[in-house]
Amino acid sequence: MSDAQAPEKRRAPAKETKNSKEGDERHDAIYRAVSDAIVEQRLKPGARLREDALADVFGISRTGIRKILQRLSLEQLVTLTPRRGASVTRPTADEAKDVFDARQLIECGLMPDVARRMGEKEAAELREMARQERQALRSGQQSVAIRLSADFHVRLAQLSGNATLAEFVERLCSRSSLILAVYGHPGHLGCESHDHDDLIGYLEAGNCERAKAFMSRHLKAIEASLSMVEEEDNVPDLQQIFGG
Amino acid sequence: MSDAQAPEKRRAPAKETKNSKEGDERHDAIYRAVSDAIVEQRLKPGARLREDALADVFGISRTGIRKILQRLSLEQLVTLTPRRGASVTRPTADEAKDVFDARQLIECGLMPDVARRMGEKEAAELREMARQERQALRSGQQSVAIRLSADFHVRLAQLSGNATLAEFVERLCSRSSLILAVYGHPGHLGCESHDHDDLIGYLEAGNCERAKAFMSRHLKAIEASLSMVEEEDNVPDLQQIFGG
DNA sequence: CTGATATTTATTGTATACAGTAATTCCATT
DNA sequence: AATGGAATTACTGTATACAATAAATATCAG
Repeated sequence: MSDAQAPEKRRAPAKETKNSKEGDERHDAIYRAVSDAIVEQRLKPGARLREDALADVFGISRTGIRKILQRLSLEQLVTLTPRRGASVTRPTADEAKDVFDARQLIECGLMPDVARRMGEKEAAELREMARQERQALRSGQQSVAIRLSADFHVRLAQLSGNATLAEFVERLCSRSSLILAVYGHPGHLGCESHDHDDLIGYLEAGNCERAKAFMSRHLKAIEASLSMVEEEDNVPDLQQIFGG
Repeated sequence: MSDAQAPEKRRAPAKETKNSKEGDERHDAIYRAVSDAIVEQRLKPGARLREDALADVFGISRTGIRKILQRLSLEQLVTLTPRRGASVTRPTADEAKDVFDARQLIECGLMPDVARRMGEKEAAELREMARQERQALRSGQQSVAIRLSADFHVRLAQLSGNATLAEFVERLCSRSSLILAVYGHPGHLGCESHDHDDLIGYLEAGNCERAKAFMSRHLKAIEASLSMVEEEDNVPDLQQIFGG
């Protein structure tokens, strides 16, 4: 099936790089397209990402694709194996633990700053995001819901005013989506439906200690909902199986 | 003056890529060479990094150089301006504040885990690092001392066992070196000579609350030692200078 | 001699060609 | 028939050539 089909060639648009887009925007759009596909689990962990195939799909050369893959690799969304190419990262159980521990530390630690800067406008924006998330969940669009949930956490972190920490949270949330994709139960989404609304309430009231504790429980709940069974199909370890 | 000199050409080694190194290692070595040069302030903030020049120096083509520059850019050690090329990042005052706030949150939050995993071997290793740092400081090698200090903080974070957070700390420490390069006083290094030794003592004793508080003061002291005068040479604002 | 415009130069952005390596397939031999 | 080996194939790694754009310099009018 399907890698290098596309008999109708439309290599033309590559010519008018200057005309159509500034080129940078195009790259960014492609980056986001791939990143979103990974986070929304349309590209599943372990899926190979061949450079030629991606280059064909997006109508740019492998050069640009490689740049994007390298970036995704540094963000640990794809794994770049030396001469084997790129594939969607399959997080290990250890990595999952690290990610959620990191989220505990950073996201909870950010709550005081967030509470301090939370105004009416910010609260309204967050509530709207929470509403969309609930709706996606209700209509069975789990992938979309996961993404919206991640967006919520990231937006929250951005409200702290610390761009550096917000970026860290962004990366942690992307990876969390991957972790959910691998270890989460199909039916059961990480975040409970009304958790985010409750959190907004505490933050708006300036009750940052309460918000902190709630965020902590919230993240613990997500982590606890995972079933951490390591895929051990690699290297069956015949010695142990047959009693060496 | 003087970027593209180097009349004596030794382009030979580029041929034997397969023979000499696995290629990946070579790239990593070059990455580290550039990164170190930035952190040690041999490449000063604002310095332009021309692709051709770097390619000549390291004997690889621009392709590899671009990959390395992109990585450094994602780590915010170099700034990649669309058609102007790469230059060593000059952190703003805001960024500096974000970085030190982030270090407060993460490094202090890591102290309990570090204390728990601190054994004799680990303490000895850290003491050795602290010793080297003190020695570099005494012999006037400020750049080296800055790097060793950053290494110390990173190693400490790694001892927490959380690779993700350790990586964050690594990035924060690199950026801190840049910040010190821009805003630090020439004679006065960030870390006091014996701070790190004291910290090891608290950690070895398992006194994690004390270690946390000490780390917090330590980081505050570094930040306080900076003179946060924004370089405002860009857009001199003649109106204000000459009284409009 | 000053200022604006044109030309040249320097440098990055992108694609493509070629080389090298791992995986697959096919064939021969036991 | 199963295994070992050789040839083919598929894919990534790297360099280089070419295009496009911004900076620098020169030229000319006033």
